[in-house]
Amino acid sequence: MAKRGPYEKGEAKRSEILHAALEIFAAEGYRGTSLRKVAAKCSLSLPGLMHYFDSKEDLLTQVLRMRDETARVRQAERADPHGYREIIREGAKTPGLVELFVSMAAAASDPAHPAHAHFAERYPVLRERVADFVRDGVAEGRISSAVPPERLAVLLIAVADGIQLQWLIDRSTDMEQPIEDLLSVLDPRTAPDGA
Amino acid sequence: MAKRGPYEKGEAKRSEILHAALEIFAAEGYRGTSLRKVAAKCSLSLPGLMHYFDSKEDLLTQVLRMRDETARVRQAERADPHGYREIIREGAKTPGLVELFVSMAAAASDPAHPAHAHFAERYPVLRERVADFVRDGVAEGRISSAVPPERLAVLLIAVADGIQLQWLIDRSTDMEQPIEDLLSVLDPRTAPDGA
DNA sequence: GTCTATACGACGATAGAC
DNA sequence: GTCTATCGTCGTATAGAC
Repeated sequence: MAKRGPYEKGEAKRSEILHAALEIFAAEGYRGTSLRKVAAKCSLSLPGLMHYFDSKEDLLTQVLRMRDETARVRQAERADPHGYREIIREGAKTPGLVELFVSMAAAASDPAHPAHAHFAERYPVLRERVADFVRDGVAEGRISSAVPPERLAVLLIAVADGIQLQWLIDRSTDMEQPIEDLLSVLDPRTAPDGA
Repeated sequence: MAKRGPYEKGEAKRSEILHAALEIFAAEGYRGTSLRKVAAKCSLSLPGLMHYFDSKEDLLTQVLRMRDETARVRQAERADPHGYREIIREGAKTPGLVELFVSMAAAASDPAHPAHAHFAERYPVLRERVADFVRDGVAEGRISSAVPPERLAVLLIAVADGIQLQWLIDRSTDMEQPIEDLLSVLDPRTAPDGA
């Protein structure tokens, strides 16, 4: 809707708030970041900020949603339709944001949490994208068909999420090596040493 | 340390607090559980509880440590020296505790967090245990040696941690299937369909 | 619709009496 | 070792100016 009108300014401010929140959480982590800090960064009072969001959890959920969206767009621009490796790299790099993602996923285990819906729809979509990647790999002979693509997708996503936990504790952890190891093990062309 | 004396009661109370905290977090989740609730369950005031712990994060860290310890003992009793599958199952079942584990791992990304040291020493130990399991598997021909055991260990732990995130959102997720799939793919005896 | 001011209840934490 | 009392900060709720 390219509708001009009274909503224009509000949407701009809402976007400014989301970007400011993202920046602060990236810099200072999930813990110890208050809404008052975010409000101050936007030259706003706390209630002024809350005018745009239902709650702190709602704001955080939208920050996560925005991150996912920009990552998705960037990926589409590269004409990398189901580059599984890119899906992995997208989340990484910034400890504060990985911490945000993991913390939100934990909190979203409560079905009443605003982020629950986000994750509940994100995982099936992600699974389907990765399953497509797997199907392509199978067709090209890069990936074994011993396990159904849907189940391999669950496995690949688990590796991507899980390695982030290890990386959060030890930043020297190589987040791409396990992925490459798994893909290499899945590759039928890699002659397995038959016992 | 069979020393009798003034510490006896204190240690008992400390243990009671840890068990009470574990129970409450298991039942009500990580969010929305306050120290005052834990204190009440122990017939104690908040400061009375804080006498035993430096901070909330310190208490939570010790809860996690206790869980790890009991799981380790239970495993040793079974003479299941490096049962990798048991390591996986140990964490599961209770959403509140999985949520606690994931939340703590995220918070522990800060080196100043009391749980950081716990995870920082836990992961290498876990990695070594799983690597032993892998080495046994390689010796028995159950696991391919295409990837070094140390790297397979990282991969296996990532799967175990990562699948928990998916399970937190969708409880119908099978947490053992991806593990079995991975082990099956790693098995050289499973004839790969050569393209 | 956008925003400020003010206030509320609950939290984790601490000081000091007993 | 345990208490009462209190502190500062958090997220949230409401009233009302523009």
